[in-house]
Amino acid sequence: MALFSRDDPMSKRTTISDVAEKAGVSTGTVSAVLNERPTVRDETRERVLRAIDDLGYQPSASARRLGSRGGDDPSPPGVGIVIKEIDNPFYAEVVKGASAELISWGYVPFICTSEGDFQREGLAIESLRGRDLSGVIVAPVLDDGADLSHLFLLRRSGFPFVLLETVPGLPTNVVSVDNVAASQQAVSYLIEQGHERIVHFAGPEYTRHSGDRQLGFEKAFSQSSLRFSEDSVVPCGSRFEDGFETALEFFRDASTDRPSAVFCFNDLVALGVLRALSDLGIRVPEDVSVVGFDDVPMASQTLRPLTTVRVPQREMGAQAARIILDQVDGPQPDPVTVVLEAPLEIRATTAPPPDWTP
Amino acid sequence: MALFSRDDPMSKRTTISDVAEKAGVSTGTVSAVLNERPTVRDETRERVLRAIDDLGYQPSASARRLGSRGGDDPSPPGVGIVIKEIDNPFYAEVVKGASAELISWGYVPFICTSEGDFQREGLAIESLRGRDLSGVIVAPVLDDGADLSHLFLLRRSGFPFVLLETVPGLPTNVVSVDNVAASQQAVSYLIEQGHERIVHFAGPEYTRHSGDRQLGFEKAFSQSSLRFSEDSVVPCGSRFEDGFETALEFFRDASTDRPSAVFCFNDLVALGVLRALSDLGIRVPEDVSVVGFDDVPMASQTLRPLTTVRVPQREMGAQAARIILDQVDGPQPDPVTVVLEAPLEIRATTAPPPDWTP
DNA sequence: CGTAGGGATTGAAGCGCTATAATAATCAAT
DNA sequence: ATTGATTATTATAGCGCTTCAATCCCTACG
Repeated sequence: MALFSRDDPMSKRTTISDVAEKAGVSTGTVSAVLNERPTVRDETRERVLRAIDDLGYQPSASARRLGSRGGDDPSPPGVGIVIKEIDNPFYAEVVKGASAELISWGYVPFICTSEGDFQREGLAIESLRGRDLSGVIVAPVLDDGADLSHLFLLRRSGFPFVLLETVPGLPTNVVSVDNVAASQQAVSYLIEQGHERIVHFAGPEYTRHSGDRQLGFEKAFSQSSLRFSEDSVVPCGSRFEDGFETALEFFRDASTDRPSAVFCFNDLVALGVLRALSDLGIRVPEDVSVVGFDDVPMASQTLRPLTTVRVPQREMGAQAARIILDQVDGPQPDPVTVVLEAPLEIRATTAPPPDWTP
Repeated sequence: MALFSRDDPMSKRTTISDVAEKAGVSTGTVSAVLNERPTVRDETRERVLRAIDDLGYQPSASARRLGSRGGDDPSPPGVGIVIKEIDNPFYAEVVKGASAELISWGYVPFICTSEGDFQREGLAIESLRGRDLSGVIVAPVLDDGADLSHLFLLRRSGFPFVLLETVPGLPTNVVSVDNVAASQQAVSYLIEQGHERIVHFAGPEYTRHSGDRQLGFEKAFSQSSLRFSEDSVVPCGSRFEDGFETALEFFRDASTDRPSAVFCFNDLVALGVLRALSDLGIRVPEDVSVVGFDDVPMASQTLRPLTTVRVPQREMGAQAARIILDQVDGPQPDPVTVVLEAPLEIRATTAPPPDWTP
């Protein structure tokens, strides 16, 4: 436990009985004061309050929850949300969607971040579970070599939870979009526009997320007259800086056989690419088209609104929340899988290739 | 409590004794299995695990915490962080700073959002306190007419907490920057550059935050030969869209007596202004200079890096965390106030006014 | 003056777990 | 077999609170 309140370093925690003794009342009365029950005489309440103050008494949250059997909880029920990065607008939107739903049902969302570290993810889940929550929504870290055992453990434990990305071999509740279909649609659009040399700034291949997007990329090619070539896949991190740096390097070198379109596996990368192209004096969409993925708010706020795949982030959060909420009073034995639509949002960063004639 | 697990709707919660009975062992053994104590024979462990599984048993987090007196906690200690908006990059940075510090000491950060609603802020704090945390860091909602009683209550209760903005009349731990001095410095810089007509896209006047920035704005004028006029203050919301819309309207009307510089009370607004000016065909910084406040990461990633006041967001979070941590084993009777430096970061959105000659 | 009625207070029985002394079972070595 | 040394399990006493029947203390009324 964290709080040892008082002066004497060896002292036990100040308890309700200490307060009761000091105030000259019983523990029941102190409890009544604590819970603002109206049956306490003003004079008594005063005395108790003063004792609490003098002793610097802090009621134990755990004891309160444990003691209050069935009745009103000392604090509202909650649901945990574990996201990867606090500064990722994608997760911010998901959290917003989930929060709105949870709040409307009287639940409080508690957010933890894993910062892309599966150990921290495990720790976060454990900490959340240790705090009497009704369930937890997790955007799992699926890095190379990530140890996923805590998720399997969670599944085994029967604790209600929902994943925002499919974990191979783990049958559980998942809310996601059809990444393959969505990216295929986006790339097909580029092909229809007349683009022939298209590169994919791809994310880490080991996550289902970006793996699926790569799959869609290839599928779009196989459905066209174009042939997919391995060197059209450019590995890239997932952040703005990654997109920026990768693009800077890529387009500086590829000045001859420059592609006419870039499909980015997420918006942050696309925004980074946009910035790099601008620095290099390459015009968008006249010289190069850029497509993103996610449709984070910023994508439409930028000077040149980004053509991107609109992932219904809020809706994902809301659905995930609903799945948790459903489990609260009636455990769902079977895993629920929700796959949402992710349509292409055509905006200002795509156009036919420069050499194109209808 | 949230979890009544089983089939019979009237049933009590499944407890450790149910498991013990079913497995034909004592509760102590079940507890040993739960806590992965090595003293359990494999065969016994198996049996207990099966019983847990069959019953869908969920250990009560509160009971575990309460029972484990002094010894190892069933889950790590935590600190709450209440921010206003999850999608605000400023808070994201603060959270990062606080998290890094907390994690390094073995604490887990729990984030709640108030979405600018003081009632939700109160609820969040209450919920956090009800979950055995060591303290809480709060970015308080200081809206017009906001009821701050929960903060005063918190102060009275002696629960460790830190504020990220000064609350009038509440002597407690605060970590912030000198907003007056910082904004004065920024505006003085504009004046030195030769700007004479400068407007302030100001935030809500009732928050200390933006009130102080307004104060600094006025001070910069009074220290120069220029005279401050009321109509140089343009009320504005605090989000990107607010800056965008306000600027769009303002600069469309003010085409004649157009100001040569805009001082925005935060970066998000400044970014919105940048976007609006671009849409209106007004060049930055040739026609109009723009200055922001905060230095959120995006400010330096934009196509034209923003001149802004660098608020040490991470450092603020880290300091706040440290104040909480300090209270854990030795309560600090006196409120601690930390005021950090916020220097002006000159980048690409400021220049002398168009008609300026040295 | 006795007593019914009602509000204020008490005190002990939980809540579901962990910790630990005490006991039982196991096994190697006499 | 008997002993002692381990190792596994049990039983029980808390942890700090809430709850609620029982009690107490008034005042009001017959």
